[in-house]
Amino acid sequence: MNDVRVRFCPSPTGNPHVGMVRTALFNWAYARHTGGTFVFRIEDTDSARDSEESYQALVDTLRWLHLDWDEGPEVGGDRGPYYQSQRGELYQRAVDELLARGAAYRDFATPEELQAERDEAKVTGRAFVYSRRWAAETDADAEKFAAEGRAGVVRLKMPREGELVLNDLVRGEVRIAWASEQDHVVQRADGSCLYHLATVVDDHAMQISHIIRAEEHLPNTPRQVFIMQALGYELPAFAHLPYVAEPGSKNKLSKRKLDKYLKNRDFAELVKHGDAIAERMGLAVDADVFNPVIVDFYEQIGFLPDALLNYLLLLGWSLDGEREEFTREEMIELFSLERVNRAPASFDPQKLLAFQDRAMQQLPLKQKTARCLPYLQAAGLVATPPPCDTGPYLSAILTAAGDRVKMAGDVLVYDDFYRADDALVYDEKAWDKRLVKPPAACDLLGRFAEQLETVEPFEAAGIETALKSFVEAEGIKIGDVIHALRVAVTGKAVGFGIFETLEILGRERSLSRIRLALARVAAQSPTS
RNA sequence: GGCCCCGUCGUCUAGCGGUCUAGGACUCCGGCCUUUCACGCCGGCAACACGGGUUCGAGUCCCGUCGGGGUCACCA
Repeated sequence: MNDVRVRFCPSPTGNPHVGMVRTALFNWAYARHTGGTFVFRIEDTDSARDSEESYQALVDTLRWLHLDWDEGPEVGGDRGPYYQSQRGELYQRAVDELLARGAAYRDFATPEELQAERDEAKVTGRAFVYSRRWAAETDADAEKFAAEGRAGVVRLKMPREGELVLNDLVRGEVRIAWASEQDHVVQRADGSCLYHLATVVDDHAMQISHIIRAEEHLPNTPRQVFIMQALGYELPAFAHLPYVAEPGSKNKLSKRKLDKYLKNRDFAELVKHGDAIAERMGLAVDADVFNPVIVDFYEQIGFLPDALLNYLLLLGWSLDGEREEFTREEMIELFSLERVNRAPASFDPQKLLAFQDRAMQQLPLKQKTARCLPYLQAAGLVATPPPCDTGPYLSAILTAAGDRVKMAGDVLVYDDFYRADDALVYDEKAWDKRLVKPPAACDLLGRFAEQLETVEPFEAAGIETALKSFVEAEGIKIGDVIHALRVAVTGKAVGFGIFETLEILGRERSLSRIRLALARVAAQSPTS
């Protein structure tokens, strides 16, 4: 390991968002690429908003994606604790130091008084600059204010002239006037400290060398640099990533705008697909989590983590504009901050799906089987633990289904292979179209079933040969019996190859299903 | 509104002054394959925001305009 140390430091206030994960990915890739250290830190400085569930969701998401961290919660490290809620003493010392050096002051303004100043600035059309009217210059002032029943906070005493020149690793030189910054609060009246202070103190204590974060943080970089300088810290390098935008627009992607995104056709289709899988599993859909903006959504419907990562990697980074597929190892080998784009990138559900599709096609059968099995179990189609012939049977289905199974949850559309013959669910439209309406359908089906009795071995190739000679002898088209056969045997209008379907089902079940279907049609139509 | 960032096909992007009649990918539209569906294959549509400079030459450099966005908390 060298001295490159980067960090991913979310606050546990909700379910991890794809943009957040993209930031984690870039940090992780940079750390692994440089042989540096990837630190995971929990910024839980706001007890009113932080939650244990959110923390757990963060850990679960990172684990699912295999974005492993070298230091942080659950793994420890030399510079812990990695929860800001446990680092209060460090922050207190920093606040004292800031105060002692005149870089911060105690302030006793009430929220109402502050708001009044803001309103006034707004009315007069000027930028708001706090008057520092309730700033306590001395201890005596502080006592006086306190005696009035005012609560004191600590504010940064920001410079009001000059500018900060920042050399951002992705955006180049950025200049921001110090005066455009406010006297931000760094410590609340109850002694707890705020993010800006905490993050700076921790980055220093944890010897972070590169701050790689989303560009939303660019505007508040000056106040952080101010703190670093006031405390005599060496400045880390900054790299502000473009944010991830909504599908088809440049607005920042938000998990709270699901209703709006649903108007986007591609987005709506993804959700619909997910809902269908959830329904087959009997999963109660929680709109907060079952949302394509939330990473957990992909885990639930059976995405491959590497496919999501590969897609996210290309949202703001490119190698050469030609190559788009990268394994985890290749991401590490090829990632660089120099190739990070400056403009925000819109999240495109279709393209994500294309990556998932491709990754699934390349997944070895054994792994594909292992990923799909839990879905069948969740849907109650396969027992837990699974019977011993489950693996080969599922693998046969998956082989026949080929690339039709685009995500693990898709395996549930082949539920008919797991149902008892007399418990098949028929697609009524297909039933009428292929079995009831064509006058000869049942007759043909019945007579082909007789042929099926003697096909030996009962395998796809032989069944196909039998059908072809049957069709030739009858002088009909192959479609005249295939469609009826499919509906009779699977209950569905669509599916993978019918010959493979019959082979997997086996002779007994195939014949049984055909007989059941024939009987059902007969029972349906009054004998003429 | 202040401050800041950004601006190549619908979307993700390549392009670091000439090889750009602008390349790749996803989507979309045709066609082929075919027992349905999916895959696959072939082909097609489609972009340098605008205006000034600089230069022999600008998508590429500079300025301006316009447009889009981020951020302005005792959230992170």
